[in-house]
Amino acid sequence: MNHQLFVYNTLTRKKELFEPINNPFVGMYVCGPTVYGDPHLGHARPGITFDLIFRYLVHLGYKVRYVRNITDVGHLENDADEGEDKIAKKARIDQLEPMEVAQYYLDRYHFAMDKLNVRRPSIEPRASGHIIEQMEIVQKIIDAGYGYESNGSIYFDIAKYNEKFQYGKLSGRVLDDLLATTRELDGQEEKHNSADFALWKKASPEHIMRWNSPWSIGFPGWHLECTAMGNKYLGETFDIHGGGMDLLFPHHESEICQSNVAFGHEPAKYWIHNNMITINGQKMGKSLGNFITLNEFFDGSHPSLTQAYSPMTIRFFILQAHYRSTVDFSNEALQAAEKGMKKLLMAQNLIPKLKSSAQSTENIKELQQKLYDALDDDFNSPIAIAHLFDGVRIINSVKDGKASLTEEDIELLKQLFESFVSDILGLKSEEAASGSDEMLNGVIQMLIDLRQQAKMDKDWAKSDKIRDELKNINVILKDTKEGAEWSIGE
RNA sequence: GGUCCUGUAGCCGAGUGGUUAGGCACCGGUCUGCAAAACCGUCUACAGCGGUUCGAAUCCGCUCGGGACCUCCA
Repeated sequence: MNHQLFVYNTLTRKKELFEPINNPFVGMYVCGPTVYGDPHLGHARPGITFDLIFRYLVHLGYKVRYVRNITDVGHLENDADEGEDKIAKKARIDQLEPMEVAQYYLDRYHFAMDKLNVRRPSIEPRASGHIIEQMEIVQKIIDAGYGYESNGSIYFDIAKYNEKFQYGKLSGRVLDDLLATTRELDGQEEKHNSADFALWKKASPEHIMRWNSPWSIGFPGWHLECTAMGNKYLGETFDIHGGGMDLLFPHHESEICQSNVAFGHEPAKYWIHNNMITINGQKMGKSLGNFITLNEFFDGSHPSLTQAYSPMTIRFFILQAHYRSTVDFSNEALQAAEKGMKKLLMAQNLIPKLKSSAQSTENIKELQQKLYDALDDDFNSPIAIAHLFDGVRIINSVKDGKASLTEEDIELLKQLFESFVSDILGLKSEEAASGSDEMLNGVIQMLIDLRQQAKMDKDWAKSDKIRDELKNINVILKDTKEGAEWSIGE
């Protein structure tokens, strides 16, 4: 099949034909989590967005190296604990080693992402393991004349950069505007210019995470890790750089500055940014304190949740919106997603049971084309899902004998659902597969047989009792023309 | 204040200058001992006001509302 994949490039604000720099190899770098807190719904968005992109690129046959970093050092705080490293702060409070805290939350992040069926990246480098590489880039920037020292810290000279390069091209900022609107920050007096950002920060005495360097004992600046690790694992220019829209400025803008100066060109060809998840119309985030952790979704323990939502429900909910739109969380929306997803997965399970006919009344090839067209258009998962529901209607109609498919078409349909539902969208049935446990299967089949006998005797009280009792232990019976079917409920 | 995004039916959410998005909910029907599921059908839309156009929900302008970024944040 001939594909023309178009991706929206934040750099140009346009959808562009995707052409890897070194076809068929694709390098993708995505900004990963800062591991100092439990993963929340906001983390699920980029996790799932770039998982979809990763999976689709692999499906199309590209050899993808997907790098997603772990930030376990280096982000500065700007509240009461000025200049203090977040990991270090948490460590002091908890009386733990900083790396112990990072490991704890990294494990929890992995656990949540695994539940969401987010594939692990090819490489997951940690900032703390790449201090040397970051220092080398600082030195390069200093050597090139764009870094200056001030009281043991090194800053990037934006004004000088803007003479030769275009500062703000990714985020659409204009330097003069920025200078007029930048707020008062700690350490401002050390900078030549309020827009300058730190490349190396001298550690204050109580700062725990610190490394020796030619300039001072300290730690690398906020934006350096991605430049260092992207370069190390994907080369000086790679295909895709991704992350949340909130990272666009100043983080990604600064990465472009660093790469231009240190390597002579920009880091990435395509910049892809996912939008935010909102709750009651407001961004869900750590700093706003309105976030719900993923574990709270999974067990329904957060007060604003009316029930627990399975990881696959969360995944489907996120995929039902386009990645560049905000998506507003609500119980109603999640419940709708839950039902819709079950319908989709139930239909998929029916495909092998369909009976073929000599003629097809439905056009499966057209469905196939529509599915690829949807994802080729900037990974439009909501459109793809809408078309999959057309497939659901076809499957159910064929099962009811109201439509027919040839054996060939059934096979194609099966293959399409496997590719799109399972492999690309990454949706999978969460119920214990009915029939996988031989003993359970036998016991329930016996009950179904007993109920069938009761039904033949028109003993409705007994047959309903069996159905109700089974429902109480989460076994759902459905009567069909071929007899009763059973499945495990939620 | 600056930069940018956005406003679609009860809810969530696509999309497009002229033709059904889709899901959930609701209502009617078919099927069923009853359920459930499924299928068929119906019903609620494009914030407001102007403009461009043969034609705009889709393009432009203004007004009103919501949001993001400008500070660590996915």
